[in-house]
Amino acid sequence: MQPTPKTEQELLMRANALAGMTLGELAQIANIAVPPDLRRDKGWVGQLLEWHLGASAGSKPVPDFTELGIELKTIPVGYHGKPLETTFVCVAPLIGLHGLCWENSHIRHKLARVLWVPVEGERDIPLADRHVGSPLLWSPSPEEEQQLRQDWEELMDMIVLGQVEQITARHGEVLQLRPKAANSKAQTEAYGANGQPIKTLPRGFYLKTQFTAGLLEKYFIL
DNA sequence: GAGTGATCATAC
DNA sequence: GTATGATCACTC
Repeated sequence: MQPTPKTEQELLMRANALAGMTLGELAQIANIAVPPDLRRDKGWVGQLLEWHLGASAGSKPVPDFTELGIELKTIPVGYHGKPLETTFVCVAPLIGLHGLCWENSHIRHKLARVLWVPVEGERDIPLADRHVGSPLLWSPSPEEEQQLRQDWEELMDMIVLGQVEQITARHGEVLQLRPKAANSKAQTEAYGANGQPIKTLPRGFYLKTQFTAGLLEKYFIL
């Protein structure tokens, strides 16, 4: 593991130095084996970048760069720089929502400051040959935060009203709610239609590709 | 082909 | 089960 960057500038310089390199090169430096594909190693790319940038949090529920309050997210992009996948942000709280508002929600804090690192994700590029792109240190603009907040409030309203199971990934313009579990048999507690507790699949918030594509386009001066 | 719902690994 | 890291893969 590389030393933890002490300033935002140091982190950014470190991330910039990785741009243009391949995952194979980075894995060799870190002395990590490159898996044949990501089918059984979905978090591999993210963890490789965490190693190189000196992320300190490990598996703890705090930002990757705790001291800087910055979250690291890798994002798979295609040949045109467009995101190939939605981006998982955090699990959605399904109970104990009394008094919860956007300002003190987990997701807002997660997205307050994010270092996005695009990585080639086309499946026909061998993992070791995929290139890392230029990093983007981002905070939501007032417009972006408003979009996120609006979707969040709609989804949370449904959860409070016991309509979790009626929510699909089609709800929300930029933020969606989808299963986040080991498999479809996982259970967690939530509110039922009459306020009684029910068991349901754990859900997570995901940023839609349209939204992340907008970020990369808007803030990336290529 | 895109998008939604399902899934994988690992630590605690 | 929950937290971390996400992509897979089936259906439309």
